[in-house]
This record gives sequence, structure tokens and C-alpha cells, in this order.
Amino acid sequence: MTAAAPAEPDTRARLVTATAALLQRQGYESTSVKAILTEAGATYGSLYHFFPEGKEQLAAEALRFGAEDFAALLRRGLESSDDLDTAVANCAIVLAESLRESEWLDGCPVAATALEIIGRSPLIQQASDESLNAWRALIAERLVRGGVPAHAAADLACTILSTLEGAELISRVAGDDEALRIAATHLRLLTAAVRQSA
Amino acid sequence: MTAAAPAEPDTRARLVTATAALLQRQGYESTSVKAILTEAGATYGSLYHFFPEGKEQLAAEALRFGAEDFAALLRRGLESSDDLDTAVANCAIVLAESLRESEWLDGCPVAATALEIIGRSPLIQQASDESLNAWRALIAERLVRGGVPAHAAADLACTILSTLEGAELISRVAGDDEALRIAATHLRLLTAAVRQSA
DNA sequence: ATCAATCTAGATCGATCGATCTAGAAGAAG
DNA sequence: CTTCTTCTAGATCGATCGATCTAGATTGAT
Repeated sequence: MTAAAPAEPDTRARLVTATAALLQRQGYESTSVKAILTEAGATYGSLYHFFPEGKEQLAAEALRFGAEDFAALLRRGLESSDDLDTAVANCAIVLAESLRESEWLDGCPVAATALEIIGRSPLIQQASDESLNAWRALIAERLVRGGVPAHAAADLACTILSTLEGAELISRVAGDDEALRIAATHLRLLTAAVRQSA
Repeated sequence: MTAAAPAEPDTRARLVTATAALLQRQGYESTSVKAILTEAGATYGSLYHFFPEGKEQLAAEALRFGAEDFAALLRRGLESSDDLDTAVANCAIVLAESLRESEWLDGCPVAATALEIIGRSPLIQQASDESLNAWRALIAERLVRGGVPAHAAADLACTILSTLEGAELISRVAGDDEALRIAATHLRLLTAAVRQSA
């Protein structure tokens, strides 16, 4: 019964991408193993062959995988203009466009999952932490390239990410892009202010 | 039909506060009805007497209740100084102190729950939206009082809340107050910049 | 004192949870 | 071919999920 999918990719890879998609949309506890298997077109046997530690191990790997998608989104914003302030502001715009495409159902790949397992799954929490730090580094690198001193860049990158994450939460709950549009203008302003004060 | 009855029984209130505490810490799906009943010292009978629609109805009410705690926290920050920029920055500091007290386990009363039910429970999503808007209004009011024009204040309040929410996420995942401390300095800078440009 | 409304108690329901297990298909190596 | 390893299939497990139900306790009005 394997002939259904034409040129089917790795079962393992399908499990990871399916899990990443479900975690992004509805978090950890709402995502049942059965739903993952259905979405991935796999079975229990395969899952526990590749991930002996079960759902938790699979989720941790899926978060790291999903983090790459979000990084690509950030990169698109950060490289969208030679002007640093514009590039930073565009991160919020690009994010808003991406969220709208799923009608605000698919969000940051780690936020929903991270918030519900804090203090209860070190494995997943660490994967979340690594993802956030990677995004932060990505932003910081662009800030440095745009002329922000290294230490100020690390801090500013942190706040940019904070603002993006928070504005995403507010936008998704409200079902409109207001918070992200506002964040765009304020991030532009903040970036300019930091550069002047540095 | 009993609106705001004057002599409210203990049990109902205990259910709401217990639910608020659990939702804040671990979100919606991870919080079982049984855990709520244990924490509240109540039984199924009581729960479904007061909340015929069950867990979802109880959660929506608990979110509105928990929102008041967070509002009090914000108020403490906003009134902590006559200087507007300092007051805004102190919101992040006060939040960091509060989170640390629970060792980063108890966060924003709506974030975890909201993120996992977006698009799946209009009842809870609306309660979340109302809470976020109430906090935003609280901040905006202080901004106006501090000299920010009304329209600019509404927008700035939105970004302040976004940044606080996002920095809280990052701080809780990392288990330290770095993101919130950084947010404090940048929110001060941003508030000053907005006032100058207005 | 009586009675109806209000509130509490908890056994029990079917559904679903994540996990485990045995069985066998598919490929590679000899 | 045989044999060993890798991967898939899905039945089944005990636990727990949210919800429902009947029955009993408490209360307030008359």
C-alpha cells in the first residue's frame, strides 16, 4: 500500500514537517500523535522507530525544523532594503503578510508550544530557546552590517524579536494586522533612535 | 437568570481563580477539568451547575478574571514614576520581578491559552482579545496623561504591550530576565522618540 | 413546617490520549 | 537462495479526557 504517493519523501522527514505544521498552528497538547500520523501518512510503527522517545522527541526536532522557516521569513524582511530602518520595519510587514495567508492560524513555529511546556519539558524548552537565539543572531548580524555597534546590536535584536513576537500574538488574537503594522513604524523609529544614541 | 448576584457562593469564585492560575501556567489543553476541581476543592456537580457549557465557558471567564491581575501589574509600573519614560520602562521591570517570583512558570494570563485556541474557540479568543485591548487602553491612558497625543498614544500603547508580551515569552523560555531588562531600556527610548516626533 | 430552588457529591459514560507490542514487508549482503 | 537489518502496519493497552447523570444536602421563602 505504498504506491499512493508519487516519489514519496522520507517517512522520517514527513513526520517532522507534519509535526512542525501542527505545532505551529495549535501547540503541543492539542496536537495528538494520531493527527500527526494522519497528516504525515505514517503509522505508529514508523514514528517510534525513528523517535524512540515518542512525541516529545519528535516535537523538539520539529521545532528546530520549523525555526528555519521563520528564519527565512526574517531574512526576507532583513534583506528587503539597503536602508537598515526600512529593512527592520519590513520584518513586521513580511510577517503580517505571511500570517494573513493562513488567516492568522499559523504563527511563530515555537511560541504556542513553548508557552505551554515551560518548566515541564526541558527537551522542548531548550529547542525553543535555541530557535529564539538563532533568530536574534540573524537580526543582530543585519544590524551590525547596517552600522549598529556590536553590543547595541545584540540588545536591539532582542527587542525587535520581542516586539515581533508580541505583535504577532496581538494580531492573531484580533484577527487583523493592526498590531504588526504599528510595530513596523515603531521598530523603524526605535532602530533609528538606537543608532543615533550609539 | 442571575446577573451579578450580591451573595456569590465561594465555590464559583474558587473555580474561577483556580482555573485562571492553571491557564496562566500551562495553557488550556494541558489543564484538565479534574485538575481544576482539585485545585479549587470543588466537584463536577458544582462546575457544571455554575458553568453549564463546561470547561470552555469557565476558561473564558477565568481569562477575564486573570486579566485584572495583569492590569494591576501594569498599573503598578505605569504609576511608579511621574516621568513617563521611566514609568513605561518600569512596566518591563515590574513584570520581570513578578515572573521571577514564580521562577518563570506563571506568565501573562492569556498568552498561552490564546495561542493554542486561535481559530478554534471564539468564546476564549474573544475573552483574550478583550483583555489585550483593556491593557492597551490602560497604557494609552497613561501615555496621554504624560503628554502623548491621543492617536499616537493608542499606537504606542499597542507596541509597548507587544514588546512586553514578546519579551516575556523570550525571558520565560530562557529562564532569565535579560529580554525584559533590554525591553525596559528600549521602551524608554521609544517612548521618548515618539514624543519628540509627535 | 413545608416545599421548591439552589448547590454539592461523585459514579460512570464513551472517546481519545500516548505508548507498546507483535508481525511482516522491503532491501542489502553473502 | 538465505539471513540480517531496516522500516512499516495497526491492534491493543491502561490511563485519562470532558461530559452527563442521579441523588442528596442546604437554603430561603412562606
